[in-house]
Amino acid sequence: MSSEVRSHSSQNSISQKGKPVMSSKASPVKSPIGSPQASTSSAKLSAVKSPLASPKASTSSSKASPVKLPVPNSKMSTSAAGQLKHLSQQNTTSAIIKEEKQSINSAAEPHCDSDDSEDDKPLSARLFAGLPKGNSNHANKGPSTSSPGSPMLQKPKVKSEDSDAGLPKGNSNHANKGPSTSSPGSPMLQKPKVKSEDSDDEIPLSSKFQVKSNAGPSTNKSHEFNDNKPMASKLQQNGYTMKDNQLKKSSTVLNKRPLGEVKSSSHSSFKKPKIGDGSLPITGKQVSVKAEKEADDYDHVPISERLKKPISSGNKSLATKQKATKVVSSSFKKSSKNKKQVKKSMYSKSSKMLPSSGEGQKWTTLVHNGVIFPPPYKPHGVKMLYKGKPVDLTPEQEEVATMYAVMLDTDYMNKPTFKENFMNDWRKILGKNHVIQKLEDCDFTPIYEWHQREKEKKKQMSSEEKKALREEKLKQEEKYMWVSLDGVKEKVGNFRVEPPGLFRGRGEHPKMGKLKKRIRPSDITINIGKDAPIPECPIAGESWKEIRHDNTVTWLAFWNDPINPKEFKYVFLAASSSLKGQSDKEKYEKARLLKDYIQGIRTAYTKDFTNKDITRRQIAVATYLIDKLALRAGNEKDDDEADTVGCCTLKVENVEPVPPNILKFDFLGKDSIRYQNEVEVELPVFKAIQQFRTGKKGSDDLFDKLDTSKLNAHLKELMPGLTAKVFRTYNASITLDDMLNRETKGGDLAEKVVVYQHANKEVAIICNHQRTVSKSHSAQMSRLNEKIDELKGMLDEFKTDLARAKKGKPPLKGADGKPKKNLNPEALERKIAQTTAKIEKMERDKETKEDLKTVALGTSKINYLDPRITVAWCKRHEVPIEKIFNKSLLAKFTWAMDVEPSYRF
DNA sequence: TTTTTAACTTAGCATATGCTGG
DNA sequence: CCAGCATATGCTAAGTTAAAAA
Repeated sequence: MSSEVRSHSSQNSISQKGKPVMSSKASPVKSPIGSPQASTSSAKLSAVKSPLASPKASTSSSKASPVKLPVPNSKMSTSAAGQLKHLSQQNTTSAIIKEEKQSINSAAEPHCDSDDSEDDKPLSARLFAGLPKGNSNHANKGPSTSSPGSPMLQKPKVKSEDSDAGLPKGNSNHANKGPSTSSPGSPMLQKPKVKSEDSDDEIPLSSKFQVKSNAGPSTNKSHEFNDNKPMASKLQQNGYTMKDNQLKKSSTVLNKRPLGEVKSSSHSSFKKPKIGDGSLPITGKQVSVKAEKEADDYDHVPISERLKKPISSGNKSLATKQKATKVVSSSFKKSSKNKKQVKKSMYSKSSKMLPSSGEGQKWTTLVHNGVIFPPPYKPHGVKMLYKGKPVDLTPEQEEVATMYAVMLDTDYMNKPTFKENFMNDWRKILGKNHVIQKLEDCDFTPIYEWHQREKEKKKQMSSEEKKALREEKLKQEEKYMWVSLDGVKEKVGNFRVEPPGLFRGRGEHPKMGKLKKRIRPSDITINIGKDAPIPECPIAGESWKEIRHDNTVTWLAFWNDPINPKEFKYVFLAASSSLKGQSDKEKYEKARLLKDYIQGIRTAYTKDFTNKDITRRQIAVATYLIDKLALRAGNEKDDDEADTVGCCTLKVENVEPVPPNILKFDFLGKDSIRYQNEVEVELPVFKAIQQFRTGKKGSDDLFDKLDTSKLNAHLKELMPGLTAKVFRTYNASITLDDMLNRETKGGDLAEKVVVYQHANKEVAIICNHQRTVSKSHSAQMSRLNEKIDELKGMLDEFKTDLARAKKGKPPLKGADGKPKKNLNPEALERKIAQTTAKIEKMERDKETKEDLKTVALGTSKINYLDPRITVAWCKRHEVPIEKIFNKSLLAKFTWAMDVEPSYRF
């Protein structure tokens, strides 16, 4: 464990308030009120569907809908084969998945469907107690950020506070307690119901909140109102609300995507089962298909209903359902693949896979060519200076000096730890009695400048040369880029061994600056199929450390991390491989399963906020924070790692209770990214936190009776396979699904894309996905302002001229003193309209840019948002999928491309 | 139980690419 | 055609979680 706590304080001074701004800025936002999707969508949907039906793969899907998923047929050079594979694989995959789920379900038994309604009610009631509050939080904040509290801030900004201030709400605590139903003591929840419940929850919540939200007075954020509506929807459950929205930014970005080839193409395939079936123990495949659908439908329906409730009612649902039913598609593809635990199957066309296969087996045959090493060091002979004089260094010494020299213009030069670690390791290579003794007397600039010149040279090389170089490199690497897994060609992720360098740890990492030594074949263990030829060692005279034939793991090779020898660096398949795709899909299915249990889980932990057993109370509060704020589990860390925390490792000083019921969070999380947020919580939670803090130092663990394994063990009792991270996936995906369906109104393509980006941003904020502000940001902003001012000046001129023109007078001279063309009033009117529109667009772009300057949208898209939500939404709203997913994402998510338009998370 | 090991997912940053408007 | 950016990708650090070992 870490010992001290230094943490946060240091860093950024952030002002809290600042950030809110972003969101709020908003402007034009439109509240999502009205009916959600509405007409247009539905209409479209229908259209869409029909096409879908087509089976075959990719194309099918794509074409089908008007949407146009771009699926090209593929091309991908090499990949053709690959594509096929995918398809096949997918099928199998799906089947497998199904199986798994089923089993899972059985355990828990969540039922879905029908019951819902009733259940819901009860639940909701229960929830009230618990959930509601959560919502409330938002409310508070509401204004500003909204959501989840405004996690937004962090680093740089400030902000949040505002919102807080606003908060008055206390919210509902009411209930806290009691959920009627649930069983008293234990947390176990009973079964989960299905969707409907959600709705219920929501509703109630919303209502509650609404009140609050209003409260939020203050300034900021403006959009609160939105909350109301939304509330209804699920978000609330989470507690998040969202507010801002805003701007649509112009299409700009989006448009670009060319798309290109996607490899995906096909897929098709399967469908998976869903939870719903749960009950069925079955595993059969075909069956599963149906089951799946049904399940899906349910989900959808309910959801839609939910939505409706708040607002309108429901036709949509109908629409969706219908569609759902129809499409069946899928299936086909053949091939085989394997998979997972169960087995592998081999081919089989129909997919069938059997349950067989063995435990944990990940593949049957695996053929690959090993890894590629970085080229040996080439001495440049440029001499650095020591006490002003040139020094002769051996190639080995020069190599390390160069690693440092190259970093002269980075912030690491301001880190004493970096310098010390570097010097200690370099000294070992220099030898004890080397002339170079102190780093302060070293002058690396000659090497630095040499490096800069090299970079410049490369830049100048023109395209042809560059292309030639690139092709040569490709040629060298090609054999390492692919593997044959169960007979299918798959792409390898990182086949290049990491080159030597200086360790760049994030945050205040104790090991930053240490030399990461060169990895040699004798450091590497290769994993390959028993019957496959052992890859030839690419470095003459050397050999691999070890050869293994372990088909229960997916790595192709690994070596010990030179910085931390207890850890490993693995070579895995690329994200586009079916192996990764399958586990990705399973991840989302697990999160969807949580949907059926969430209500009960929330009820249970709410109840435990006041449990007499302190461990139970801590588990309850920790689970609440993970659910509501999307915190990470928080494993213990060693002293030789950066001092960061997650939920279970929060320190007393990281959470400050501000009466009556607000918690101020401030800590460094993964990657030393600061998490700063103020949240209104239910009174019992507030009191529990106060109590956990009493008698402890700031650096003591807030949850002293807890660790991640205890927490996960507990979660596992609530739902099969449930762990802390599932909540992040669940909350991210459910938020996207809800927002997309609530806020997509008609509008043109650009507007729809803006809706998506807005939802994406909300998720990024919830998950606290940040990015550093680009160096040129402020310059870019001022340039934008200048342009806007310039346009405004023009606008004024046009107005003046218009007034004069109407009186028959000629226009005034331009700023440059030259006379302008004498335009007629109509022309001037047009100019004015044009310029006004341009200004408005620029203002919107400016706001969006400022708003997103610290928000990273990509991380959630890659890791947390069920791609099927996006694909289905695109199909429903005729948005080309390439507007949302780039080439890599399309490849990574091939398994999701054939979802039915009616799919709901 | 607790600690350690192993395997895999999730993250931000640096760079390479590639649009776009002028 | 080019500058100025926004995006896409590569890279590898930093988490999570399950399971084995102590």
